[in-house]
Amino acid sequence: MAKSQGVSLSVIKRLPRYYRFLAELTARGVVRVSSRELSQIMGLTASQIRQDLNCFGGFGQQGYGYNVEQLHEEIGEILGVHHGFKTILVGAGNLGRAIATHMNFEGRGFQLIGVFDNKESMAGQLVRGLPVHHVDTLDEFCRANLPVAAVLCVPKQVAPELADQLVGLGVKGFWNFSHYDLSIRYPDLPIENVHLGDSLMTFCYRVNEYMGRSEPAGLTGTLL
Amino acid sequence: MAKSQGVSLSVIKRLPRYYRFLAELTARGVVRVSSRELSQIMGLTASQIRQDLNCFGGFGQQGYGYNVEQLHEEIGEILGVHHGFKTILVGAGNLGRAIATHMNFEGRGFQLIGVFDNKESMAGQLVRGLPVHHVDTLDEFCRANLPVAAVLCVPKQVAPELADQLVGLGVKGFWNFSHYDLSIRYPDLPIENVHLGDSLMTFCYRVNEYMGRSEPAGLTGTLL
DNA sequence: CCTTCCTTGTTAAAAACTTGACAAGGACGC
DNA sequence: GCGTCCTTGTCAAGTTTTTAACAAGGAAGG
Repeated sequence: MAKSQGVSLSVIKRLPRYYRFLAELTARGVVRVSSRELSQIMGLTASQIRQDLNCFGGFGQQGYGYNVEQLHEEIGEILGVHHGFKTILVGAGNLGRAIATHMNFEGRGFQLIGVFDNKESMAGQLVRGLPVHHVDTLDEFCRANLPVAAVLCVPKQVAPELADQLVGLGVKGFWNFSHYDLSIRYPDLPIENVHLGDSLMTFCYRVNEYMGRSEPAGLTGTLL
Repeated sequence: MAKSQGVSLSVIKRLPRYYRFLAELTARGVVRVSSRELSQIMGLTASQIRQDLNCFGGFGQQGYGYNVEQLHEEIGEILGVHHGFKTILVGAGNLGRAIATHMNFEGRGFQLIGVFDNKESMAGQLVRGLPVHHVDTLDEFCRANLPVAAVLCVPKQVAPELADQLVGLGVKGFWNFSHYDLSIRYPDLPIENVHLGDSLMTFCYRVNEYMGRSEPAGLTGTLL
């Protein structure tokens, strides 16, 4: 059943969303769900759901549908939420601290073991119970603790050589919030870019498009 | 020129990235660039670049390529970076504050005019020079200032009714960081979801795959 | 002015992704 | 046990997106 090799990225990117909705259904005590029901809840086609799930094996039963809790577990397994990959975060500015504090690493396959910054003033501050280390101690720390992944919340200029350093220290992948496009330097490593600025600009385009379509037609006089 | 009608979302999502690279080239004083050169820098095919740009009109010249600065301007225009859409941010927790502080709204088509939170203790604190208002004053504020878009950094449970309220107040689009899937409730509004948790899980899958440990859906333990 | 080189815009082919259709088979009520 | 209903897994068709190919036309240099 594990045909997990060669599953397209489009499918992979939908898995976390399935995982979320199934968690919610589980929490609501729903025991079974059909692809049709799920499609209505999630705003997809039933066909797509069946096809997606079938990439990893037949989790459903004809005439019944899918067992919600079991499917949730299966997808968690596929995503690897139990792995607890050791991870460090570099860059404890606003964004870095927010992510360290806010993000549930444990429930998503990671374990945050260290936070680093290049500002002396940061050193020793606690972020999510972890002391912020100076970036000069990175080598030492990594040799001792062997992190697998790194979260980059650093300025663009710093990113490339920092990434080089980390790759040299055995880091295998980056969750990259910096504005530097790491994937070009490391085409083969798993790199997940989060370009919030790009997202905002795409949003701008779409708002603009939407306003252009609706503004001439109907004025928003209903506000008051 | 502006055949901007019916340009696919895939293309739109690549535009901010072009914009970034062109800004960098401009800053470096590069005057002209060919699709082939750009393709090497960005890790795309030259064909795709030409096809993408051509959705909006012919900005290039045969035998020459594209004028970097002009192309940068054009793409900025297409994205609408000058619009300065009035925007509010709701939810001044860690993430909300980080975004308010960190994000260059002005350079990306928006203007942050208000920050809101439901905690009394937050009220009055300054975020990016803006005082945090209590969410009870949202109606009043929106009627007076007519924001076009809203950034949602609130918990899942709060999102749906907050969105309803804001749509009622004339908000036309959401930059949504909450874990609630707004797009199902408002299929027609421009909504840009940023699901950091989903991104992290996708990253987990890929790290896992890269490490070669991917033997997931093998066991089918019945969990009931 | 002419020749050679280069690059675009565009068209066609290929690949990837999504949707529709349906046979096979279990669930459920009687 | 039997028949009907329902739902999956899968195949095929349809659609979108990406890549390749090339004619037309400007640039550069003599």
